[in-house]
Amino acid sequence: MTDTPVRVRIAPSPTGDPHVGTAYMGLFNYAFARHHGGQFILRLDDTDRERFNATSAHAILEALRWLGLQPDEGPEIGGPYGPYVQSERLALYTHYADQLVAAGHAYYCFCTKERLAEMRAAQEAAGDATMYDRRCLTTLTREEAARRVRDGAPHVIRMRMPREGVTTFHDLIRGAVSFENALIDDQVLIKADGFPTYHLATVVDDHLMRITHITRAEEWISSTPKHLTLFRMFGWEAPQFAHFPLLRNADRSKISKRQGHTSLHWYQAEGILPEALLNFLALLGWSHPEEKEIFDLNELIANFTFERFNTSGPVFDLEKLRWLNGVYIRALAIDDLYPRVEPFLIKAGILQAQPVPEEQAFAKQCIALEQEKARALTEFPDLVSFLFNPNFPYDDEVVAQWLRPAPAHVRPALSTLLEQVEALPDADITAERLEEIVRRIAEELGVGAGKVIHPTRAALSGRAKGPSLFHMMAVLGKAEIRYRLKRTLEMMKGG
RNA sequence: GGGGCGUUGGUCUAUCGGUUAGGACGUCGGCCUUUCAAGCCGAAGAUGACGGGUUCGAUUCCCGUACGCCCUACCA
Repeated sequence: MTDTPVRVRIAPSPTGDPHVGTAYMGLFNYAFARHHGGQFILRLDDTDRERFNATSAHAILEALRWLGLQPDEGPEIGGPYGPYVQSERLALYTHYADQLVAAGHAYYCFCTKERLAEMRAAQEAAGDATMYDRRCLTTLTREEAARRVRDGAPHVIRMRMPREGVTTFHDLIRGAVSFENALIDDQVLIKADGFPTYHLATVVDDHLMRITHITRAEEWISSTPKHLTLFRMFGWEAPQFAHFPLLRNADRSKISKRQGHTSLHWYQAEGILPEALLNFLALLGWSHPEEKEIFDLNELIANFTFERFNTSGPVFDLEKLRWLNGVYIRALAIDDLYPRVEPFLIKAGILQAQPVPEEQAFAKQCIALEQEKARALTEFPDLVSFLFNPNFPYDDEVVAQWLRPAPAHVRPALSTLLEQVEALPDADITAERLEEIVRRIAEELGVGAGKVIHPTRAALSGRAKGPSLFHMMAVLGKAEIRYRLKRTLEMMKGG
């Protein structure tokens, strides 16, 4: 290890919704940087003009903020090595590409896409590896090529990959990896539109931005020898490499929109807590030295080492994420939980857009009632909706079981409860007091407590399942209990 | 087709040559209990892909095979 400060980067492409893979890479890069007191940089790789999406760039940054993985340098943030958007660095790439051409490490290529396609087809038919045949390198003199470029002929710049030797590198996660140079294609460095390909841009930027460790997904392993060769051609010291495993779909293919949820917006909309997502992601491919399952970002940072990585690609299991999310929801203080749930309540139409303090206070109590049950924030509206609606719908099954037709003791039980609640001072509307009352009614009617509790729940909520009955009653309050009991008693007559 | 990377219960993982192969999610059962959850207890589920080596001893090291994945684009 050198004593230069650790600098790592993630370089997502702004081509759509912020991707869960970006969060995954971001998490480990962030943790590694923080572990060593280094910098975590965001760079936007927008060199593909076909797939570029203007709103995506900002969304990526927003998503990183949501996760708490704030870059130290990046677009909208700035930093000493900017700009951090590749399309704003075009002059740099052409400068360095020209340098390579001048040194004979790269060359102009005028082959059309059609010719390349034919060439590949022929190679495939012959059972050969599909590689550029170097026609423009072998049949054109450098002077001719330069003249054609000056004349405005469409062209690309290709790197001249050495045909001998082996490129080996030590991957921090996988150990030694080597490739035979002769099998590596002459990669296009500058496209016909003047934009660089990933390969050139990443090498130039990683060098210029003083990146010390290129830590990226496994899918990049095969192109690492190209990058290493570029570093050598430029005479630059290459960073260290670490290739993380790739997130997989259930069928083990690379995680995709088609089979799973790749958009970070989905997780947000689903009510997954960012800290739960981070914890879950940290469990994929990496493991805590004490085999802990639940730990926060700081603990990841403190324990982060490449040695604790697994090398095979983990399947992204939404069920486990949901469990973990439930753990985090339960661990939250109600005052921290409530603000996170409120938007979901508003969206479901349970709360109005700008709830007044009284409404918020009531909503908070409702949330507290069901806190231990939710595995995602989106579940709260269904869980608590009946508490906000005096004219809640009755579940058919529960009505059939307890209310209509009703066992003989139910009507007297509910009527008695109504009377006794009416007589109760507001200060006595507490879970404890209510429980005493309900249990005494059951006793006086000579039935088990459950025989009164269940129909009461049905009478007050229309449901068979719900929060603790007595706590729920206390939250509802006297007037509401009275209204609901009367409504149910009325409903029971109708059958 | 070529190259690279990988392979521990359905899923995520521990093990840095010696364990009854451990834990977590999920599943099933029990307890608790006013329901649902939560919590606690328990169970089922892995001949560690397969075959060879190396070794006193391999899930751990080496080789081969199979399978999966990634790359093989003027996409990243």
